[in-house]
Formats: sequence, C-alpha cells, structure tokens
Amino acid sequence: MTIGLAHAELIAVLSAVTGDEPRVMTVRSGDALPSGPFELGHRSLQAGLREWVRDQTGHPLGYLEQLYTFADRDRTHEDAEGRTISISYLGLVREQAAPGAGKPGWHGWYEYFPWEDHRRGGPDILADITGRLEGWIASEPARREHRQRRVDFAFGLGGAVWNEDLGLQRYELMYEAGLVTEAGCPPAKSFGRSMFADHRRILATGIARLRAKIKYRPVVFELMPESFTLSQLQRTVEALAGLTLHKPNFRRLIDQQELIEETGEATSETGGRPAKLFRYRHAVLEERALSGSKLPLSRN
Amino acid sequence: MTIGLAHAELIAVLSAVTGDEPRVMTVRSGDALPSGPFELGHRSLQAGLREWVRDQTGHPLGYLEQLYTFADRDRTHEDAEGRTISISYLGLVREQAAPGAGKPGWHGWYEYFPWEDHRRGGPDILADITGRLEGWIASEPARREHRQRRVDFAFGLGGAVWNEDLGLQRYELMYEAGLVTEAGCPPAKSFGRSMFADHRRILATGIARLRAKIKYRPVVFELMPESFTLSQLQRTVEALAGLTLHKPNFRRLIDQQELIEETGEATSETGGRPAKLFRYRHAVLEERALSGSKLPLSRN
DNA sequence: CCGGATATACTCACTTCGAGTATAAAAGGA
DNA sequence: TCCTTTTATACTCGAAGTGAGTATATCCGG
Repeated sequence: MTIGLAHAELIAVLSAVTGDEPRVMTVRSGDALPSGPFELGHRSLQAGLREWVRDQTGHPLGYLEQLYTFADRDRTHEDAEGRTISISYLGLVREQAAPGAGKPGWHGWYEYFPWEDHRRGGPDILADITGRLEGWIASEPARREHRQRRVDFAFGLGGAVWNEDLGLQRYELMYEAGLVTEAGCPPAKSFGRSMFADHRRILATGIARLRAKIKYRPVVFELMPESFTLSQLQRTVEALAGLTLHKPNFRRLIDQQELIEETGEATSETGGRPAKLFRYRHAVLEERALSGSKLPLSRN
Repeated sequence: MTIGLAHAELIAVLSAVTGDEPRVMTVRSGDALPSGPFELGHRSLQAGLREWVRDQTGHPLGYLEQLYTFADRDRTHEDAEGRTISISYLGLVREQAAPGAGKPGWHGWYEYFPWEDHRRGGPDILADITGRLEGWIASEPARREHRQRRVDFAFGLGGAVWNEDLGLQRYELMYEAGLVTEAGCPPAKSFGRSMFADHRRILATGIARLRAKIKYRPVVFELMPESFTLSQLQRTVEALAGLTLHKPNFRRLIDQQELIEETGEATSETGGRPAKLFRYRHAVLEERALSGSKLPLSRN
C-alpha cells in the first residue's frame, strides 16, 4: 500500500463570548485564523492543538472538536512535495480579558458575517444580499429553478423560515454567486470582512457547527463563567445563534434539562430585581446526550 | 509558516443494506476497510474518493461525507518522513450484487459489533460484555464512579435507556477495558471480529454517524432501490439502527415528512396484502433539513 | 371460503411546545 | 415616601406532536 505525501497544518476556530458578542481568535489583526504545522512531537492532533493553544493564549481550552479536513484549496503548495492538507478544529474558550486587548486578537463573528446576526431583526444588509442573489439566479436560466430553491431554503425566503444553522450554506451560495471575496481583492461590492485564503469559510464551518451543537449538547457552558444568571446564559445563546429567544420558554427548557443548579447567591448588578446565580452541574452530566430518539421505537 | 510533512491516506466506510442486513465493503476477506493513498491527481479529497470507488466497485456512490481525520494511531510510519494522516469517509451505496460474491467483499456490520444488533432483543453477548465491564469498573477504585457513569450511559444500564447512537462510545469503553482486540492477537476472550489496525474503530465511527444522521436527514433513501414499500423502508432503518420500530408510528412519521410519494403500483411479493410502492421525491427535497429549531424563538 | 399473513387506517391519552400574562424585587427620581 | 422603571421569576392555556394500541383491508393457500 503506497502512501501519498503531503504537508499538514492545523487551523483553529477558537471562540468565546464576551459582552454578549461572539468572538473568534485571530492573527494578523483579524485577517487570518491561528494555524501551525502539525509537529511530529505531538501525541495526537487533538493533544497537539490543545498544547499549542495553551502556550499561545494562556487560556485553557475547554472544549475541542475536529471540524473538517480540507485539501481542495485554491492555494496548493507549489513545490514538488505534494499539496497541503488542513485539519481544522473548533475550540471553546472562557475569555476573560477585555476584547481587543492582549496578545491574541479577538474579533466579532459578525464582522465577517454581518448578515448572520438577527438579534435586532433581520439586518439591512440582507436585502442587498438577496437582491444580488436574485440576479445570480436569473443569470443562468438552465439552473434557475435549482438555484432558487437553494437560496430560498438557505435564506428563509419564499415560505421557508430563517434557520440559523445554515450559515455555511449561505456563505457557499454567496461565494458561488461572487458576493464574497476570499483573498482581499475587492471587486465591486462584497459583504463582510474577508480573511486570508479560505479562513473565512473555515470560520463559517465552525459557527455553523457550534450553532447546531448547542441544541443537543450542553456546550454553551464551556463559554460561561463559573456562576451566571439565566439571563446571561440566554444572552450567550442568543449571541451564538444570532437570534432572540422567548424568555419564559428558554427558562423552562433549561430547567427541565436539569443541567444547572442554584448556587444560593444572587446578583443585583443588572438594574432590576436581583437574579439568582446558577452553576453548571459538571460531574453529574459529563456524558449526556440531550437528543431524544426521534425514531418511533416499539416494545420488545 | 512552516508546514509539517506527512503521509496521507484515504479510508472509506462504504455501506449498503441487502436482505435486511447492513453491510460494509471490505478488502482482505473482511479484515480491512478499503483505503488508498491520497493522489496528487485528484481535484479534491471527495472527488478522489468518489472516482476511486467507482473504478473499484462499479457501483456509483450516492452519498459521501467526511468522517474523521486520525493521526494518533499506534502504527505510525516508521521511516523518517513523518507520520500517517488518515482521512476517513462514509459512503452509501445501493448494493445490487448478492452478498459475499463479486470482487469487493461485503460483510455484515454485526459480525464486527454483535452487541449492536437489538432487533431480536438485547443480544446474549451483552450480558457477557457488561459483566466484564463491571470487573473493569471495580478494578480501579479511584475512577470507579466515573467509569460506572460512562458504562451505564453507553450501555443503557442503571436507569438509562439503550441509545443506538452511542456505538462509538461503547466500542471505546470496551477498548479501554481490553475487551476488544485490534491487531488480531486474541488474548483471552474478546468480542466481535477484529480488523487491521484501527479499521474497526473507523467502522464504529461510520456506523454511529449514520445512525445519528438518519434521524434528521433523508439519507436512508440513498440505500433504497428506486421504488420500495414502506415495510422495506422500515426494515432498512431497523437494520441500520439495530432496533425494531413501531409500524403505525413509523408510517405516520414518514408521511408527515412528505419525503416520498406513491408510484401508483403495488407489489404482492410479500405474502399478504399487496403493498403500495413509493419513490423518494428527489428534486423537491435536495436541500431539506428535518431538524426543528429546538430553541424557543421569540417573535420580532 | 376461511385462516394466516401482511398492509393500511384510525383513535386516544399524554407530553411537549409556542405564546402570552401575571407577580416579585430591586433602583431611582418626584 | 411612593411611584415608575427595570429586570427576574412564576403560572396558564391551547395547539401540536408523540407513544401505544386497535380496527379494517386484501392477498395467498388450503
């Protein structure tokens, strides 16, 4: 069995939420995601990345999962040795420092994807985008119907409803339609801040994965401080999903999952009635899937 | 930015369902998954694998998704060039040929994971396994509680319920406890047929992914023939999940999703009342997520 | 033409979920 | 002091979804 030779690099999407804003760790003043070679010394990909993040940022890395492995990138390595394989990871960090300060640069998700934040209603930029997409749909009659379906579904048009999980599909559609630029060469008008190479696509992958995951695994707590109020928790989820949630129902959801417990203390920093503080029930719930079966089981 | 050098290989978990039995394509008479080097000529990982499967098996590959990228494997390449990165994929095939015949070898999933098939009740082998696991739990008092929780959760003991999605967790627990052997050296007693290197673990990853996926994406239809009866569809899902389903509720579930339509024909090959034939509504539903939001949204 | 086998259709109680309303407890200014 | 604002917390109700079981239809073979 022969084995192909390739260059291997690790790319990290490290996210935190501070001040109700989801942020990602960047290098080059926000132009690229942190990345590095896959070193021989590392025990494993996961361990290698974890080590590297601790050294670079000082923050311990709570949650880490593999995102995707790319090799079909425009910029392949030019020498004869082969091409580059990029293995991307999603990591969650409890960021403490003030945003913008410190060594690593933290930038808001929605700098890069302004159309993804619907907390204050659908952003104005969306109308521009869907308008441009309609032009793209009409531009090729043969594929018109298919494109229309994809756009309607991804952007919640034509009877469909906005689904926050589809950020990657939205980005890929915009990419196909030429509405976003990767390499920094602004053609006419493009939407959102761009990044080095395909880093913005990788960020979109990470955001989409995290938005999907918070619905069935208790990963939000990796982003919360030790104790927190229910409103803080809700605003963190809202920041990630880019949506506003129904407060009473959010609270019902949380406590029927029994993921948190009262600390017994309260805080009155919020202006109104003091809020109870809660903590995540670590020990009890390490391994717990929240997903129901969704298959209609039968007895015996 | 320096880039580490590594060997890259692709590994495929190709599955089909024939005769109500889920199968995986193997080489070496069932001892290994098909794999090959990542060639320079390939446009992308995905395209390369698709091409390769078509050449090798003759069957077109319907669905293909990336599973996981491993580098932390026991057997690293021994030469100085670096280590091996294995990129694994899950593919779904409409197998036509008789099982066992033909060039590629198809082997049943449950040869490798006999404890995962609960269609005829919890298999007897499960009692053996959980018995051995109890020994492993007791063997280290310091980690007893944690291990007990993991085992209870993964195997549906102590109040928890069996969850078919947790096949990978189950395999990893058994691996930790020394109940399965990878390399073919049978120590005392081990469970299920083993495979080359970590191929059985990769298969477990593929099975777990597919079992989870059929619940929220219409991927089963990639395994069905052009037209099929509802019972056939149900038995295929049951084969994958390793569970029996409640017939009336399964039918209700299927038709409220509006994923299929009647062909107008019927078949009486089944012995009883003739069954209507259905087909998957391809065009209309290319892009359709079945997952509901699960977040309690608010208006405006 | 009757029983066995399979397919299909309907019912019902119970739980979950979307949506709205009501009460409680702080801060601050009139 | 008390009233308004602000935030937190608690309760209600109908619609929709889900688990579980029962009833009817249509074939085959004796």
